[in-house]
Amino acid sequence: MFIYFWVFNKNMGISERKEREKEEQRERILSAAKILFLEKGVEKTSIRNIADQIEYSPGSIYHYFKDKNEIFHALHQGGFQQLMSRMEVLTAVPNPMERLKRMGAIYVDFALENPDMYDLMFIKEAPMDHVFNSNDEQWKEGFGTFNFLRSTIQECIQEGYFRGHEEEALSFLVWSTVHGMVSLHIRRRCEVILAQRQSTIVKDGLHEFFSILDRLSS
Amino acid sequence: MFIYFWVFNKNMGISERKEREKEEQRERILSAAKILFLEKGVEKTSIRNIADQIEYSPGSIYHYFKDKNEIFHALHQGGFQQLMSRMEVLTAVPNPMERLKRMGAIYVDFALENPDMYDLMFIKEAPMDHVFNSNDEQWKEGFGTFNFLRSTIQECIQEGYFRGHEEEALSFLVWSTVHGMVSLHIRRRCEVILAQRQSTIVKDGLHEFFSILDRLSS
DNA sequence: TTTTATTTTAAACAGTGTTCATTTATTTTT
DNA sequence: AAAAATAAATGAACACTGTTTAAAATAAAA
Repeated sequence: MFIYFWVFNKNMGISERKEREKEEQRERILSAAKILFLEKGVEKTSIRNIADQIEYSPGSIYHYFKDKNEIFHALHQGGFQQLMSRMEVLTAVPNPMERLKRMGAIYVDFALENPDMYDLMFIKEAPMDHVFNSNDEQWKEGFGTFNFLRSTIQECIQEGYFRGHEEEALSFLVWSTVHGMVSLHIRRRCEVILAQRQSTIVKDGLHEFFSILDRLSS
Repeated sequence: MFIYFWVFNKNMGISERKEREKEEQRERILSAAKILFLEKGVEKTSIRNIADQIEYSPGSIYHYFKDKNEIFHALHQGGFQQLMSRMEVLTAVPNPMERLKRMGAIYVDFALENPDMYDLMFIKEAPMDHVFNSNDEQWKEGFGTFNFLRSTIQECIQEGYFRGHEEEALSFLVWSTVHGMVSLHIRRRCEVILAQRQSTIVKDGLHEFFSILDRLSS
């Protein structure tokens, strides 16, 4: 009886360590992939590149991830956690219209500070196939940040703003507006057209948006 | 003297035919590439795929185009001509605010009817490298459609709309709004979030946008 | 007809994602 | 401690990619 218990303990200790080591290796692959993905882009980063970076064999990576897309996807999820945590400060802003504006600013800041991660999350086409085939809670729960936007706009409507507007479509419009600005910037569609002010155009556009919101309030 | 003239004529006739045939072959490559690019995407279409489609050798394509990017770019330019020609009807709309709204509708329609071409023009990252290195008049002239938007908004301001707004940043904001909606749709970021109305959400969003414009007018 | 120029081709190069039999290392059982 | 079982890591192989290039085929000119 005593011996069985000891064996049981021993097994558990080892399997726990094993699992920990496996998790560490997974993390090592992920952080190498992140560096390379954000540096050279997803398409131009090969499994061999990632393997080289951590002095590993290409084949071994397939022990930790089903395919290249799964690596992409893991990073994708991390990005949403980052963005969500930035939004947390907004719970302290009681006025919904003020909250809406600050939300836009946080969103734009996140995109401008992490353009490659934003690209990964909202522009690239690769991840979405995976999202549909997997049980990605981040999306299945409905992209928490978007729901937060919706509830904020709902509150705005309740307080008398946006009279006559439909909440869902308006939320989509607001999301589209900020997404449009940052994605045109990230995918370099402003550089030729607005060359002389490409560094400020997104923030300037955002302020035009804010002043439109102010106008709608009064 | 007569002979020289005949020889001259003969040469010209042949070189003209040659040039015509070369142009035809170029066009054949281009239309095969267009079908495949829009069907499977640029990245997943190989030079060999294009060559197979027109019963040609992969290497020969490099006699007509420097590289894969140049094929992409040729199609890219064609897309702008399409969009611009759609915009021509707007010259018959005298009221600038009405023109602005119709412009948005044409832009969105074009994007929804030609999602892959739109993707090529405004979302994909591949072409921009080429735009900077080449003398792409389409962009060097400043993307005619955007200038048309700017002048329309300028007229709106002159007629008293958008008081207190800055023309350039506002134009960027308006462009971003329509681009944001169609690009979120094309890159399938609405499907999970707004599953039950994904077929109408872009048009609904556009109407919300119109009603905001109406509100700003009064 | 011979020379010259052009077009086309297939093979080759260095790279890709992914699979898999084999080797290596570790853990468990005897 | 030795043997068996399990797990992890590997490198070669497969079928693909974009691109280059020497050779072959074709057409034009002399």
